[in-house]
Amino acid sequence: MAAARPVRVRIAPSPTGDPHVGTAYIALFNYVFARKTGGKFVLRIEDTDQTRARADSEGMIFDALRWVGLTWDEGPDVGGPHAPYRQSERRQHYVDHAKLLLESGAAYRCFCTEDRLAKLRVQQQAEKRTSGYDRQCRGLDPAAGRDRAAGGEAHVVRLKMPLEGPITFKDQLRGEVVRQATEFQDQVLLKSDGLPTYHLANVVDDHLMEISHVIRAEEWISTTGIHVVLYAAFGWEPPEFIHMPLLRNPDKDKTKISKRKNPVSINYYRDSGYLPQALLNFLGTMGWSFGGDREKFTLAEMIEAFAWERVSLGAPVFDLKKLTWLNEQYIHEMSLDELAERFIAWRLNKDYLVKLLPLAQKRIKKLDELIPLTEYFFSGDLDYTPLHAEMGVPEVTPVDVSKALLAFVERFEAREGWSTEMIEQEMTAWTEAVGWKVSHAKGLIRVAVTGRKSSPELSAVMAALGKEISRRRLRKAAEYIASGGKAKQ
RNA sequence: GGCCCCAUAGUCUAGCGGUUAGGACGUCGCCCUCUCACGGCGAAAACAAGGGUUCAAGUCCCUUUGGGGUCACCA
Repeated sequence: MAAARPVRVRIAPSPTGDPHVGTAYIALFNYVFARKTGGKFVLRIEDTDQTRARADSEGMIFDALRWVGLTWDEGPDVGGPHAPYRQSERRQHYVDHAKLLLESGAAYRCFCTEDRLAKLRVQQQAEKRTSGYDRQCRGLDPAAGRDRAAGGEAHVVRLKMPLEGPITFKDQLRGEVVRQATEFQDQVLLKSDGLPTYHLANVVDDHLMEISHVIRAEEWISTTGIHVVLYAAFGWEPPEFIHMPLLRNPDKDKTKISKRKNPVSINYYRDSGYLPQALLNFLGTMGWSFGGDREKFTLAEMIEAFAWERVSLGAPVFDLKKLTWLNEQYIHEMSLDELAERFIAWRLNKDYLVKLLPLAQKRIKKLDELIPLTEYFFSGDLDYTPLHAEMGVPEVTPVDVSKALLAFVERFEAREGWSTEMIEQEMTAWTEAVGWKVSHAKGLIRVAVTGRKSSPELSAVMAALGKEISRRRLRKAAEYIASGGKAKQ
């Protein structure tokens, strides 16, 4: 390890969907470490996968991170000495660096088609051999490769991993991690579309942006070997590696936290009434402890008390109950004025009312009728018990009803945005797909989303309610139905 | 399955060789009280197992078991 460099850390989210709590979690530790050490906290957008990138995602990530209060010193929207901070705008860096590796012989061009790779995989699986690229192009004459590439032949650039020997790196929290070179593939560095893979972009950017400590989730530990080989190939000094434990799903399923099973979007927490300071505090107790018996602390206090020694490595379960309790503590101690401001920022504001009013205006005779009529617009999870009788479809088993509801939710996973039109489209398609009477199909969704037998036009209600709340209620209803009415509310 | 990481109550954790194994969420009980909350008090609940090392092991080592991660032209 070299002499201490100025601390520079980064959070590098991929704009592929909703802002993830895992992003906030890792951002928190990066942020706290930067503040603790007087270093810089950088936000970098890793949008090198054009097939998965979603246009609305980046802005949501900015908003969500700002909402919890983790602000960055350098980033795509605020600029900085190492701009641009969006990988799609740094393409030339990756191409240049890939070329460097090609020239030094640390990488090679691979002309294997996806087709051949797929067949190879099938064959390897059949023979129960370890899978992976067979390095067919590794032995190709570099000059010939250059010519073929110049001739326009599609190819990728692969890293020449060592063939044998140990590959080790030091994780600040775990010590030396040792793996064998034979366990690695010749990882693709530059894709055939000319964009880099995570490994190349990450290493190049971290170096160019002078990142001193890579603080990321544990899922990256198994690919860090590739990164250290890359650093060595470039002749660069690698940063310190610190892998934080992974947040996990509650209940029997203890896999890493995922949106199919739990609300994972920061927007969900915001929309369902959690306070940013409570969420941040809660995240701070995941894998880290303040010391003593302290569990409630502010960001500033966490920075003050922060030390890596206080990180525990067991992957924590993200349990809403404790988050809710913390949130309660913050609400109770808040000044009335502050609390009022919170409510206003949350839903008691003109923006939100303007969304509801079109749905309510023609249904009320006096102002006093609004709140009772639109009560479900100000709720989080609903209680389905009184509606039990309404939550079935004739001739269909509860399990199938539940599955159908889940299938409806799934329709939105791949789609960008959230609008009345889009919801209407999916609902129509779904209604046809399930083949139930429209009144049954939509009735089911109505009860799930509003907790009532009657409501304004569903797609408009869902649009106003927001994606996260709508999604969660549909899932909860599915859960309720599948459990035969016994699911805890 | 190979490899890697991890292991104190249902959950989050304290513990860094000698503790009646501490705190918190949740659960249950009692008290407060016009109700409901809040609050207060209390209870049940953990060192995964087996071997070592040591005068002494939740703490150090090994094995087993369990959980997780990862094995892409995704990050």
